[in-house]
Amino acid sequence: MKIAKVIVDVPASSTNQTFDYFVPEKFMDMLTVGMRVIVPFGPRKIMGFVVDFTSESSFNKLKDIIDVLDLTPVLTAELLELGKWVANETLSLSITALQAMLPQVLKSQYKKELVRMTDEELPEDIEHLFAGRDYIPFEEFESSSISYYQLQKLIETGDISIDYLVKSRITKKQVTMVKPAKDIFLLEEAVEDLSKSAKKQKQLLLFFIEYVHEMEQQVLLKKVQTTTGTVKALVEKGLLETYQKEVLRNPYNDDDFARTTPLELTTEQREAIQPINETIEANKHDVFLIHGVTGSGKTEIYLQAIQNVLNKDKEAIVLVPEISLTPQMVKRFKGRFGSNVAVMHSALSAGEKYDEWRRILRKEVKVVVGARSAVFAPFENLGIIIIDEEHETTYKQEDQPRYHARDVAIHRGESNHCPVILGSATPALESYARASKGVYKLSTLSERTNKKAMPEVEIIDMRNELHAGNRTMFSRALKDKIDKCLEKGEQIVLMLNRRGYSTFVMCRDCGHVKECPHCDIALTFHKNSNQLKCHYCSYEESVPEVCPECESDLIRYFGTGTQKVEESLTKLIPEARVIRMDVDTTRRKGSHEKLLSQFAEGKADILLGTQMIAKGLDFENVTLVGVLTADSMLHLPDFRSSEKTFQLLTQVSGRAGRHELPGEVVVQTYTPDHYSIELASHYNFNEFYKHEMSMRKAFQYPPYFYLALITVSHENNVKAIQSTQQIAQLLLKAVGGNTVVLGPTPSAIPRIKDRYRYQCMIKYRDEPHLRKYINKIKSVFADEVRKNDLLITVDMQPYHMM
DNA sequence: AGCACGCCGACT
DNA sequence: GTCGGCGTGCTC
Repeated sequence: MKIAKVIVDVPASSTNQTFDYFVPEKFMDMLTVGMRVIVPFGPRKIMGFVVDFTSESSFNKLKDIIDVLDLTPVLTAELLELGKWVANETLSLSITALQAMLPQVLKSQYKKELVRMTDEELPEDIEHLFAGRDYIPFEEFESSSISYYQLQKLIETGDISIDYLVKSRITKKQVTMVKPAKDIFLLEEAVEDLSKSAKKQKQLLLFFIEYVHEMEQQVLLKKVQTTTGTVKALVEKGLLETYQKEVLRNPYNDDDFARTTPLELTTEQREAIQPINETIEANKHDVFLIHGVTGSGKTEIYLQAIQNVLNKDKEAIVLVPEISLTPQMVKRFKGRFGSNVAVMHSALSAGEKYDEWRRILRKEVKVVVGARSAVFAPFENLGIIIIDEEHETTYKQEDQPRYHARDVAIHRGESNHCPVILGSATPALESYARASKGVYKLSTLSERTNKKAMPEVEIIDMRNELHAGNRTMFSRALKDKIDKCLEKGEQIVLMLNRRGYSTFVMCRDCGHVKECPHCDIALTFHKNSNQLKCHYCSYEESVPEVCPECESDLIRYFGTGTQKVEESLTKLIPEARVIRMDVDTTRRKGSHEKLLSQFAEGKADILLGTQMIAKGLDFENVTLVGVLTADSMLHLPDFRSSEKTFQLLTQVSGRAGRHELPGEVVVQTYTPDHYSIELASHYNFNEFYKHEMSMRKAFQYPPYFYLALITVSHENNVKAIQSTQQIAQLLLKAVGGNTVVLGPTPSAIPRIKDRYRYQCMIKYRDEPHLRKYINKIKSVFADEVRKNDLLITVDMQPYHMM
């Protein structure tokens, strides 16, 4: 008897195991590991993944698999193993890990329906509810005034039953095709029989006789310059027929990309690519860190390494931080590899993502360029994984499973015996430390391919500006340089390095800030609806007329910052044309690209924005980059804030003078002596690395120590503290003497949705059983989690201390 | 998770 | 007798 082991779609710790099911005769030959199935689970029907087969089970009341959802497995054997690894590594549920590797549309939706089982008259209110239908959505019953008790009775008598449905979200794009319904010679006869006025019909028939067997209707209509009416007429005469055919959506028109050929490599580039090529050739796994200054030609190395992988008939994954920001990146890969490239990023619709994913599954492409989750691309013959801008924190997923794409990539590299390339101008400390120890192979590209020096960086001490009576956000030096730039007709990028992306409302008299009544966080002002909203719960209220504290009517909106800067900028330099880029102006889909292309076309002189403008942009005419507030990130309670500041300043400086024109950078700050600002201005990564490493060592932070963060939340403040306290104590008992257990500490946002949040931080160097300990503790609290609404989340190697 | 089942208290 | 509201155990 064939039995399937199934991971069921029930995200709970008590169901985090396989369940056994009989495989019915009809599926016996076709069902394989990695397919999705529908199985009975209690009274319900749910989706599950087949992960294994067996011939016997310790459970003696097995049920049959109801249905199989896939004809080819959606998860390869390697991905199933990877899922196990991710679940274990991130302490998340197996089902969550498996779902994370697939496009969203493959997630099942569940529906409940009431089915009428009898033709006989039902009680009046029930008849009213069904209103002549045979089945109704369960929600309709719930919103009616009919009692559960009454329903229960009707189910007992068998007059009504409940049906549990598993629904798919998949939508497939279809096009109408047209083809002849008869043999060609019959069509030729028909042409003769057409009335003389039917010119277009004749033309259409001749088109099929002379050129094609079938054609997409829309294309056909354009070619023959006619309308659907003509086609319809011929279909009615029985000469043509139409049918539906599924097509994959293609978010990019591959013809739009001019093909490129490999560039001549510099000596440095050749030295960097050689060991990579050797590893590819030897089918070996190794991790390479390419530390290359902006403009040093890292991408060309990626492209040529991929070409070598393709020559061996293998596949490549390229991860980029947020691809919607870098259409240039897509262009470079599509330009080199054409339609052999799938693109996966957040700006695609769910359907587009699904189709790109299927291109990979069907082996129609060999290269995927994508954001974080593309690391799970279902290739079966992987030859290389590349992570560009490897220091970017977006590679860490912030909800479960909380994996880091870099770790997943390296794990896949190991199991596929292929190299993993990490590239960055400002490598993460963790990566550089490993490279220094020889765990990763380090290559350094210190020269830009165009031999141009990095732009000169001038640091402006804003305290002096204030003393000199300049109260604006623009130093005199920056203002001067902007003016000069404008005179020469060159462009400027201004960055406001600020985390506070949201607008809040403050009373000018008493300083009162309107906060969410359920969360300890300021409400966000939404201009279009004139409402205050909470980003953590769904709370919403209208903007008060007067301050609720002091009744003053001097209520003010504090903009994104960029808004304010834009205002003062236009006051200061009225003739400058400014494009503002922040959360407000880029909210709509595609607005990002639109603003950037406007800037590229020279429709504005100044591009003003937040961090989002620091990365990957490449404009010929930009010669001045200004950082308005370099230190605003430094004071955040985050041990990585210096590293992030250094990275950001280095990145944004690279935006100036990338081409013929020389560039300049102005960095305004209140802390000009801070090492991350000082060293970024000299592009001195090595010195920064040394300094930051000594800080990390002193304060016991990564890369010297690993971190694990446990967040506990509960409605009751005391309960939350006590539970965190208990967890900390249990941990302390289990771990070794060199491990530090901190907490309970209130979380950065101490209350969300009326739940109090406390944290316990673990710093460790060598704790091989830590995951086991944490799992043990979680199982101790499992009862409380379920019965008492206690919530425990664990983040291994956290990036945000939320 | 989400369901059934059982116990309790309220209401009429 | 009729109802909803929890707490609890279970799902191959």
